[in-house]
Amino acid sequence: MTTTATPTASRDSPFTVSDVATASGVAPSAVRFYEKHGLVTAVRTAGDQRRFDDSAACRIKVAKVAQRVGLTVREIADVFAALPADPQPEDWGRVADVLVAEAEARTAALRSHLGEMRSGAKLCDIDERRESPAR
Amino acid sequence: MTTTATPTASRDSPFTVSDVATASGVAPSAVRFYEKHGLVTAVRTAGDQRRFDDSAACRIKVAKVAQRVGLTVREIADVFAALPADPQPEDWGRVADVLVAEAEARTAALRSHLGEMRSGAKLCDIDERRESPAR
DNA sequence: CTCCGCGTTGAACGTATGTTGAGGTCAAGC
DNA sequence: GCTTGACCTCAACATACGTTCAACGCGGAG
Repeated sequence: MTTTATPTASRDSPFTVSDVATASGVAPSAVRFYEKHGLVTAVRTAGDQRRFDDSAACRIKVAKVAQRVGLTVREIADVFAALPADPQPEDWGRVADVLVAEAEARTAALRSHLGEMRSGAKLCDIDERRESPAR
Repeated sequence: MTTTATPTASRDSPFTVSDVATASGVAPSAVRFYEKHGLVTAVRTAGDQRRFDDSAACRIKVAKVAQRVGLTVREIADVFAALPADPQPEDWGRVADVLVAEAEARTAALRSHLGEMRSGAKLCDIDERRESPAR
């Protein structure tokens, strides 16, 4: 079993920065940025180049959609932290549940706040009207 | 009816920056920032001070919740542009519909994207695997 | 009249999210 | 061996969203 050192950076993670960038529809600079912030992880080749596995493009695509509902890169990375290496559909399912739940919670807050306004116009006014009685 | 020059900055808009800030729960600097970006409008007193009407705090409260679902200040201001002066509950209702619709559209996009992933694991992989056969 | 407090402006700073460019390395082809 | 292109790092810049600070004005209490 000591046959070779199992070159991790070649068998498991064949994708370069630009591979991932193309596949996920973002710029290479963004891929590096996301790696720096823990949204995706990479191993390094002997020449110090990043190599990503195929879940990287997936993470980034999801992140872009999640950002649209108000999640920060940090928050998304935290959710992704629950993902194992080589995530299966059910792993993605759990992540999906968390992200959608968060999005719906925020939408519910919006709806609730707006609902108050619809029912009572005064709910949004500034209470304290210390308008002088002089005219 | 030409009794006085109807001093707009006193009768319609009695609230100062700090009034609005307190009522809406943001810092005075934020209120000025929002005015600069068209989220709220103000008239000026003779001494060049801002005076807001009572819808200002309302707009800001709504904006803060709308930001949580990923809307930018610009986008929110655009939606608010449909509001008349002294908005009635039904005016707020229309704004609410637009904002909630946008939030739900974004959540739907998230859900849809994640749903694809749950059903087929390969949907998110990088198609082109040009792994050289040489080991 | 002076001082206090609130208002004004503009610039600088700070975080989040990236992009761009300079300067250097590495592997492949002629 | 030299060029070419993709990669590396690090720093500067850019935009959105604010906060903080310095310098100044104005209006009422003593």
